[in-house]
Amino acid sequence: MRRKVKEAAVALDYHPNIAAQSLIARRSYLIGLTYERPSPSYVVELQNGALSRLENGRYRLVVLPFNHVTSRPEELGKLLLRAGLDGVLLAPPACDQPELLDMLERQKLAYARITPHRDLHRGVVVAMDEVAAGHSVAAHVLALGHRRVGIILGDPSHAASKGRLEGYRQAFAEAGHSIDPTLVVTGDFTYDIGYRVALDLLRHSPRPTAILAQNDDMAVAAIAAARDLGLAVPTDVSVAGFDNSEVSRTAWPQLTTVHQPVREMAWDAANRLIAALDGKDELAAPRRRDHPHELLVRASTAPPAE
Amino acid sequence: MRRKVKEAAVALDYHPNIAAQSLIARRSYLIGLTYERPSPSYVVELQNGALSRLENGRYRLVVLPFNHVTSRPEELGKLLLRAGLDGVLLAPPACDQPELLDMLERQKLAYARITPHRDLHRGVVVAMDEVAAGHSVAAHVLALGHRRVGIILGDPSHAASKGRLEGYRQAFAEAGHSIDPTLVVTGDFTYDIGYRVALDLLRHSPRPTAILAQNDDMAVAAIAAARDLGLAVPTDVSVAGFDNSEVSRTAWPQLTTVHQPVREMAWDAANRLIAALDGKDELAAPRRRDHPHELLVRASTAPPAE
DNA sequence: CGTAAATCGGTAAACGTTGACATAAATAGG
DNA sequence: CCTATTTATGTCAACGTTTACCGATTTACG
Repeated sequence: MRRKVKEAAVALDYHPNIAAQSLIARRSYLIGLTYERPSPSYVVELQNGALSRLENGRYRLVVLPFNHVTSRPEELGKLLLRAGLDGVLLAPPACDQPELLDMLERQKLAYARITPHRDLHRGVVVAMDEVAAGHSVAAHVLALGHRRVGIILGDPSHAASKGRLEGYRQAFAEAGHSIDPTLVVTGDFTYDIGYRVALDLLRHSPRPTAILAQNDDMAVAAIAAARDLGLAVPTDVSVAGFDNSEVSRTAWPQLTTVHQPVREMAWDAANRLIAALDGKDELAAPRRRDHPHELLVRASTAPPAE
Repeated sequence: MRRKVKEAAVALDYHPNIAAQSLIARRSYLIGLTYERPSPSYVVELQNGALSRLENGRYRLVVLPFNHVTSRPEELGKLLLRAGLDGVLLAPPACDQPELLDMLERQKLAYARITPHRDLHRGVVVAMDEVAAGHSVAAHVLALGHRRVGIILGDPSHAASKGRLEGYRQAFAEAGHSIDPTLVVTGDFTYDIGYRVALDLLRHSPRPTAILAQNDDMAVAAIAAARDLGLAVPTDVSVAGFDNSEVSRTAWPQLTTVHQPVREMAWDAANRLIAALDGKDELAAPRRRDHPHELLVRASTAPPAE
């Protein structure tokens, strides 16, 4: 009986009109993904994680990159509200804009926050322990015997930068040392700026024997800067990154880094967003979930030469 | 009069219901983007190119990656038709599946093809001259004096691999030489496979003095393979890539490569797709457009040592 | 002041579904 | 065979817009 209908549907290749379905269901079955300043590998991981949850479901993923969120959060809010989404995945730094969260809540647009660093009680949160992750990579370098350690921070508008730095600080304190503030420079997570500040760091005298970069792109830049100064990695200087992005494996030498489970977090964020949308809110609990990081020791770190 | 209405709309912060608008306009204002096997940098370029055309317009971008298109083009067709799109941007190898194009035409789903290599008369086409691009990089290496040249092909299901190879062949012929078939190996555009086949190539005796890789990821893998064998680039072996993707600049030494205008092509494809959807078909003409490539000579190529 | 044009206010159909409901027909159980 | 239940068939309102249209009112212009 219903089989016949389905057969007829196939025969006429009838496809239900999605707009009409959306209209009556009061759902668009669209999930947004916002991010800023795309480090390609990060964006693709994020996207693939979310997509792996969405495939074989009704929901579709709309990508909405948006730059300079911190200076104009309301504009992003308008963009998101105009996009007719059912829910949105917020990557840093958008996930840390209270004004934006206010807007979304006022308009009842569901959201999930990926690695936020403030107001952790608000909305659905997936995170990793940035402090512990920072701690583990710094402890590794200290255990190798390094003392003069250069640090390349990420974009200050991303709160992850602070968390990771705090982790470094704790590791230094535990080892009975402290960070040399003259060896701390600020990047913005991009290769180009990373290269520039790494050069500054390596021209410092006495030269640092190790560099902790807050993402892999900047770590790779530091390796290039070292080579351009005639220094070998890890013989003359050790370099560690952060994220375990594709470049960390394709770099030479392969980067010691901390695996950031971006894919898994994006999957989880999408999963719980959908659970909330489909009214299975219980499944979304607990509101906050931490995903484990992992220190990956590869070829770019070694004991100092002297 | 209408000003008052707009003011009231703002005051009540009223946002028109997109589903209802779509229903009546018989438009979803959704553009799809399909691609396969995401080399992160390629995907991001593609996406950003399309997005840069879409922003400030009504259209939104839905990402629909799909693997193994060549073995199941109808499945991708179903996915696209079910997604409720107004139009779709087809990257390789989906853009070269006649069955898929047939389905889309039958269901009247507009499409634009990015760098297709067959049936170039069908639909909207944006392309580059792969043969000429392959020619230019091969000619460069030959002009440096290389004769034993290893070649790492891309995924055979991507027609670009053939076009680029044909360009190499022409350059060799013009120089009065020919490609040594024992020095041609097949990769799949990924780093890992690229690394493996590059090792094979470099263990060949006599060793090639230069390697032409059909994308940058594989070229970077070849550099890593060379270093792992104790060979310096470009002193012992020159390496050239293809695409001018981000890794080509962050690699060390920076890669000689051919700029593939992915961003521009994606912009153009989106532009002409929208022109067709909005009924400004005249603006979409000519149906086919070639974008210029550009040889970028950087640090990874030099004359052979001997 | 009178006519033509522009503006206003209101009603209604249409877009393609879904879901509720009512009625009619088929099937099952005792 | 009769009732109770399941299954089939059909009608209609609703979702939130847009577009067309009609009549009423205002404005512009000679």
